[in-house]
Amino acid sequence: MTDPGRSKRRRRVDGELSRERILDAASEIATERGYEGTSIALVSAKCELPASSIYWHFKNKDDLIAAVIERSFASWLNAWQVPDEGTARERVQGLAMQIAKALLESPDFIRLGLMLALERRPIEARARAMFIQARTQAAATLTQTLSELTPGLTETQMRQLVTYAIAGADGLFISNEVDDGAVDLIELFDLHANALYSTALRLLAENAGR
Amino acid sequence: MTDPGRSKRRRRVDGELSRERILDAASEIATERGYEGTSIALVSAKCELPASSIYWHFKNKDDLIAAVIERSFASWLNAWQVPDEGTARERVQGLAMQIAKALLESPDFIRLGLMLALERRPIEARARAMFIQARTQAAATLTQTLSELTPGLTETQMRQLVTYAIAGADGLFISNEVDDGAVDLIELFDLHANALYSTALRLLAENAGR
Amino acid sequence: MTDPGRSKRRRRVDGELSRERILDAASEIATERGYEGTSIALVSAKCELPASSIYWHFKNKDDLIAAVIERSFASWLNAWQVPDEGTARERVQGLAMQIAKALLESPDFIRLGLMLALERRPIEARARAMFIQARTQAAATLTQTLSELTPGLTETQMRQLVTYAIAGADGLFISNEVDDGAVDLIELFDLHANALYSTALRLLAENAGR
Amino acid sequence: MTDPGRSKRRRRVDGELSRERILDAASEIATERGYEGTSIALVSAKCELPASSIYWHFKNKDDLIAAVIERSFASWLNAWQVPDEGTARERVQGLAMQIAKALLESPDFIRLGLMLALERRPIEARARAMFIQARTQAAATLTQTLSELTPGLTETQMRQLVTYAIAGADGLFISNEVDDGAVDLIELFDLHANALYSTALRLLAENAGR
DNA sequence: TATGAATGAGACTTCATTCAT
DNA sequence: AATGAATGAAGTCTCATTCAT
Repeated sequence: MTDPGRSKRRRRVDGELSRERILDAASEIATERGYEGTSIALVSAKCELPASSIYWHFKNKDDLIAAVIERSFASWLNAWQVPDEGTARERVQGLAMQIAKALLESPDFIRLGLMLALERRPIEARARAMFIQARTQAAATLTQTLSELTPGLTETQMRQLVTYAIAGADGLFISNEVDDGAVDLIELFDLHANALYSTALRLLAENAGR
Repeated sequence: MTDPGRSKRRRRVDGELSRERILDAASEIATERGYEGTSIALVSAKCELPASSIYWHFKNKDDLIAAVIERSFASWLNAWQVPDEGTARERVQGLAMQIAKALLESPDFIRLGLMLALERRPIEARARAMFIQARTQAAATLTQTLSELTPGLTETQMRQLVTYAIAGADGLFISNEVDDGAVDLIELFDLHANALYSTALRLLAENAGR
Repeated sequence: MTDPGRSKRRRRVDGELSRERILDAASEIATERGYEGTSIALVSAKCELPASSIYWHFKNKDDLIAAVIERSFASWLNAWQVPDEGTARERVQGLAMQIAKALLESPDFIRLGLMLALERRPIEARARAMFIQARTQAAATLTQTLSELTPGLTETQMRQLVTYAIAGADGLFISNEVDDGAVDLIELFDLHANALYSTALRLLAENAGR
Repeated sequence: MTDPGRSKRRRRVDGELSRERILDAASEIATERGYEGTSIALVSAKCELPASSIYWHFKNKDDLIAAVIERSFASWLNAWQVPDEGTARERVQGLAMQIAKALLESPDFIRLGLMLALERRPIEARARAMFIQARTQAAATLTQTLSELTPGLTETQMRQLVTYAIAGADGLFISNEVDDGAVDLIELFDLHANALYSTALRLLAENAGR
């Protein structure tokens, strides 16, 4: 005889488990094929739940992809912490390293987000918004960190520096995709960290010179 | 009776005009919606030619998108020339400026190419290959220019520097897309040029130090 | 411990309240969209009860729609009484007026019923039967009233007259729907009452003439 | 060997023939099941053309149903002519008879139209508009005829009379549907014609009396 | 007295592509 | 140098209903 108590809990948990299975499947497929390439039928086949069940958990495809991005971003954000030892340059380098590694481990968020960013139609509203929000949050964290490490920059300079930092990360991630992993991301992120730090110093020098 | 010779030439001219109209339409749509979002029906509606006529001009969808990329890349490549005056740093800055402007004027090639690069399906073979080829060509030009301006770098360093240069350009282009044009691309490309030049100097110094 | 008696009664009250909420929602939607357009999901969304709860209260969709018709018909039937003063013509006119007003106040029954009548599928057995029954009852009441006011008609003539009376009412209701309320229903029902009375007189004259 | 001339014409005609086959199938099904019940799959099965072919000929379901109504209305309108012999009353009766017969022979237009009129959502815009337009045209024809046969009515009276004439026709058509053909439509339309004529006389008498 | 979760069937519509002319 | 017509496959999503709890 089955234990009714456990059976009950099992049931209630099943919903979240199904949701997770759907997200896993969608994440995997979206990584390979982008927003349009991620068909509900494909997701359904991969997670072994009928398409209609997917629609029980998510309002529509947009909603599903947004959830994928949300989850991947959360795990990505969790994966890095600002180092608190060493010289300023070393700490910038250390942070870059962590971001690089996190990107390699949770690439869905960026890959999907960049795809959505490059497309311009307003359909995938929620998914796109989710990516923008994630990006804004990352920029805020970065701004705070950099302003501690290189104090003295004007607000405009800071904004430029952060934009450039993120652009470099995006670009390097893409170069890794284009060359199919043949690029040494770790080393290039180090180059990027140094370039950023040098730039910060150059800007500070300019400020002092005026 | 109509003059067959004139009729023939007329026909050929019309044919090329149709081809061009199709490419214009496809380019516009692909820019907005990416590879998957660019349906033949949509292109047909925009260029006002029946779908079957598109198949008269292009073997299939892949072929059409490849042609779009090819055309956009050609016009992009035409838009910049290496400056031959000023200090090395100034010439790097000048080149960056031109690339930035060219990107703003012929963005299809990059946008479409990046979309294809981020997706991983093997279907769009020809379109993808076209983008890779364009990129390789740009890298070659850049390598040659940079090795003239900062001689003394090892081959590996050069490759890294070029990869980083392209990554920065990609990333800045994307940041402009994400923020919907609110970013001052010209200024950021200048920052990028300076960062690149500083990096080159740093690497040269390292070489000398060893 | 809670008082089981009170709890039970409370539960029954809640149950009936839920039932009523479902009927309200279904009624509103069915009025707008007809039988096929009234989906359980739509009703569920409007009454804010899960779809499965609707199935707790009603066997199936057919059963639900039948209940909607039943309720609306009951309230419609309650709204008119045969006038007992004035000349025969005046009393016919008075009755017509009441029917017209009742139709404007409880239109669901007629609207839904007519929709079902115009469709020919055998699926909505119960709902359709409910409408037919309502109509038969209305015809009986009308027959009795008219035979009091204009005695002397044969059974066949009476049946024709009643059919025509109902047809006119249906038709005028529809004309009001088609013209979106721009029609003066009250005045037209008066016209109808007079036409009916004149016809009755004509038929009586014919009977006398034979 | 096939005659190329004939073959060519065959091809071109095939398009219209297919269109006609689709309309026939849709008409038959819509008559039985109404707008929502007319699924593209059902139509496809009945006309033996794939669903996608239906979409080559019609933009969407709304467009298809509108075309069905349009065609049925045209054939209905063609089926009656104002009689030009006999007394005014006889000519009104003759006209009513023709309209009744036409309704029995081309019922799609009314049945479908009434269904759409009773539903209130704005989705089937084109189909609904088509029905309203048909109705307006019928009303215009009727107005002209009646004003010839019973001159002297005010504009308002005329409008009322025509509205009532159409309402009666609608209602009788419906009574025939509800009672599943058990009603003698011809006789009732005669009753209706007489009621209309009597009403016209009554209104003229009122005008004279004032 | 409910309800969260699920599901097979089917809805409308668009897809890339073909082929006879 | 085209194009009208067609088509099988696949797209997203909603349907009425069930069932364990």
